[in-house]
Amino acid sequence: MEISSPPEKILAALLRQAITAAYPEEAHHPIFLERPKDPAHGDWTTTWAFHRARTLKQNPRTVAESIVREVTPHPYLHAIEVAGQGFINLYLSPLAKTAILPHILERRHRYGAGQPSSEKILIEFVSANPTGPLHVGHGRGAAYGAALAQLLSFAGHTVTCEYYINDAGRQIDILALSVWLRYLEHFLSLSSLFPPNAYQGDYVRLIAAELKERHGALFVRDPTPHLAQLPPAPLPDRLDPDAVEQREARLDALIALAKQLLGPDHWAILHRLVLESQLADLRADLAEFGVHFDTWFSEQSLYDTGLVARAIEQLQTAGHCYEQDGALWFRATAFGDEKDRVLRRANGSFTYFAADIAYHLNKYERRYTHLINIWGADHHGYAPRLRAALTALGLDANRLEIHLVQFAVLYRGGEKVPMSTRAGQYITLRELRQEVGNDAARIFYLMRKSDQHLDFDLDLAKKQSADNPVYYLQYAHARIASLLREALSLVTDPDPSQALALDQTLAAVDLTPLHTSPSALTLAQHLSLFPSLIQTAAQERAPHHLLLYLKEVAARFHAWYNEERILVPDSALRNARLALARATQHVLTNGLTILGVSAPTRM
RNA sequence: GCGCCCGUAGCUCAGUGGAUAGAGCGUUGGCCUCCGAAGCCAAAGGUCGCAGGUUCGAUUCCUGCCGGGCGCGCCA
Repeated sequence: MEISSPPEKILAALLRQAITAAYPEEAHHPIFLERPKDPAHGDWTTTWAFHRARTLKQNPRTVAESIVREVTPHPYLHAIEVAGQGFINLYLSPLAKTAILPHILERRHRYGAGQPSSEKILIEFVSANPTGPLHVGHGRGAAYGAALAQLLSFAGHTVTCEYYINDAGRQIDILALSVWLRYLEHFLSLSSLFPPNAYQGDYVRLIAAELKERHGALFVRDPTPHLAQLPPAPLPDRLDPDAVEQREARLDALIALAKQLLGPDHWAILHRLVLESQLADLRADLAEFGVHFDTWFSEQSLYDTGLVARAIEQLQTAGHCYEQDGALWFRATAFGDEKDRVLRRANGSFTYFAADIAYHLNKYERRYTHLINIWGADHHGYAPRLRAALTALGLDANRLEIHLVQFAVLYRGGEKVPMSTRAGQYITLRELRQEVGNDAARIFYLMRKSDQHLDFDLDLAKKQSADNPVYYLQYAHARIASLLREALSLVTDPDPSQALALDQTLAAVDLTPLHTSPSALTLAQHLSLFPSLIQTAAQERAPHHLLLYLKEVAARFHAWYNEERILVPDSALRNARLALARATQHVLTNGLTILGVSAPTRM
């Protein structure tokens, strides 16, 4: 049977006919079928009678009864009834509930996939500064973005994943300086020079060591004679704004000194080496986590190609800018932002915001139908100004979706794990993956709505037991794999051709033996919801809906499995049950694959 | 101060303009001579933060209040 006519569509058509017969003037009023919470209220229900009762000047119950009287019999419709104040409850026949199984066994890894759509979507996510390892906050963005990309792609859209590399700003200069100073420590005595607001993490020392190994003393210059020119360092215990400002000024002066001592060429080499080292680490980390990007977009390239200057000119030409205190401002307030924003500082350099406008202008020029940005919650105040700038450029800001991913708070032993990006005191994504494994990390990140705070219980994620939701899903999959090995008398999993042959055989099996088993029918019916679930989850950008659905599928499978033995001697019964088990396995595999979680055949 | 997120079972959280509000953990009690017990079945546990409003119907939508979390740069 074709998926274009799932059982609920047939029910809707039957209702349509009945309504046309009972109330010809209502023939075109839409019918919505819902899944009742309580299975005692049917497989599908409609509240149509409530909505039209007033117009029809009849009470809902009467309306519902008039419709039900006109419904014609159909092999998919087991029963129809009026309930409560005017609900129309419909019950599917066992035939309707099992009809999906051959379809699943034919479609296999494509079951649930949507028709190809004309939507071209760009998803930008993670985009963390390449100035240090990814931490657990980035991990959530990575897990969410990757799952969303898979979901949208499976739903039928064309998806591109992009990472925006912030390689142009001061932060990379600070990292380069930090590495250089650690590198110098191998050659000179500079014990008190390393600034408190430079990058403190151990990875900085590692890059420095690597630099020494590959390039020897190439970058050694002694800054000691020049230190007197630098702004003084405030005492460490001073945390007032003046002291903070002084430290920043000193840091900038140190960067300038480094550039001066090394000369433009050597500074550029150092800068590039540091950046490449960090990027290589980011790529490796993400790849190990199963997160892949199609394009890596460099912020610096926006300057190199003159796009930043062009974008700002465009804004100026359109009359949305003004100069004040030597800086160039964008009149963001004219587009709903709470204050105007600087595009070019008094010192002549462009702000990050200016580059970001250029970047998004470029995204629009690449002609996507939807742009999805996944940002950390700390970027929250930033969305209005970006939208304002895009609108000012005459672009449709509605095509840009910004999803803010809230932070994850780690718990260990019931205690919050302290996180501070200062002084390199944070748990990295790599450490998390090593501690709990990729699958558990993925599932825990995706369990909650992305815009909601997440408590990540490290102890629970590591537990190999019932309370860990990771194993619940994987266990169902492995159980089925084990059944299939047993059924085929194999020691190993069936190879692809054996698996295909199995699916073809099972797709042709007579399913009537399942008709008398409520738990089998419930499971089969649940499997039939997968394609529409994919569409709504994709539309709502909500991979966690898929995760909840899969848990439901697993629960129904486990319940059925405990109730009925699958590998029974009666071959007709056994094959029908195997068809259901195998179809369940396909749904689990397809769903877990989208979420980036492995589907093990043994555990 | 302004903005965003949240308030549902002891805990962590789903959920929906509809009928008796769900899951996992925790508690209690059952189920393996038989396909994987990392599983299943059952019991107990609720003023859906409070107060108004819209609606035939509100835990869901709107407004106000109370409580919690986060963010607000000529940083990136």
